[in-house]
Amino acid sequence: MSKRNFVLNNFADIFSVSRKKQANHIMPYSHFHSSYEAYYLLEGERQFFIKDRTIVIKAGDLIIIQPDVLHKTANGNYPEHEKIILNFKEEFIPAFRGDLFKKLYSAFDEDYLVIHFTLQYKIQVEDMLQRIVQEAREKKGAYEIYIQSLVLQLLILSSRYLEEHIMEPLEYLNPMHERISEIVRYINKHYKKELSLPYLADKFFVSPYYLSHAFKEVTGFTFVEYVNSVRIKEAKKLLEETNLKVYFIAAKVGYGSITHFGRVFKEITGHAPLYYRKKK
DNA sequence: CCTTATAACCAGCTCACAAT
DNA sequence: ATTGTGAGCTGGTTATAAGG
Repeated sequence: MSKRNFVLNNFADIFSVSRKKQANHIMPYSHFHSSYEAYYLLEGERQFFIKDRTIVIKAGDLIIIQPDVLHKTANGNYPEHEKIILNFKEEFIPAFRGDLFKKLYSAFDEDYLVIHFTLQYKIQVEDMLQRIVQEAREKKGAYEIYIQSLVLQLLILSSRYLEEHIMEPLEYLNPMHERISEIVRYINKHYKKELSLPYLADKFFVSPYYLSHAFKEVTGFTFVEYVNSVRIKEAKKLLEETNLKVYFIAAKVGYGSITHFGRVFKEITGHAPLYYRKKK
């Protein structure tokens, strides 16, 4: 019997942590993934696009994002920043099984959470995060389980904080952000239909030129990038959860051409469509 | 802040066709 | 049935400028 047989054998697949200090950050191509993400900003200020809007996060803020929620850091005015990012899958947190955790802490039903900690909590949170980073680096005995427990503690602390503090509703940066959010929500709802820049511009009474520019400004995505991301995300889900034919799925999420669907799919996910079918 | 416009550039789209 | 490739066209992005 191995003395470490109690340890998760696929640890690297279900958990990762990184601490980065960067002047100019370009996110890798995948803007959604099947893991939870906890993003904590140690220093600086960032603009973050999540799901359908942009939020501004400052040092000391923690964002928790559910799996498969589209997100991206937009170009902020303050390039200097330092952050810690945790990624973990559902099976990493044993308490998630049977939705126990979600039932206890309804806040985690949201697609994402933005938490601005008070100083008292901030110290604890940063301490936990530092220890997670350290454990992941040193890999001492049973570090996997130690990290597991730290992450769980972090989540519990966050949910307690949310129970004690009423989060003020997020403000839009300016009217433009609000209008683009509206358009993004429209896309999220109607991505199955044919969508084009001129059509949306007309529908929302703005010029296509302006929409193109403003969309990029707010979301960090170009219009086409965004529509493709939403469509491919849904396609991936359908591939994993149904037995529908690939060409049928392509049409279902809004592509007229299977060829083109395949190309976009590979560009966004890194794999051809069938890859996700076989995984199951 | 919002809109319109022009123009160069480049990415997306489609199609035909090939490979597996 | 699915994926890949290349050519040619469509159409989005971006910079820039000017005006409401």
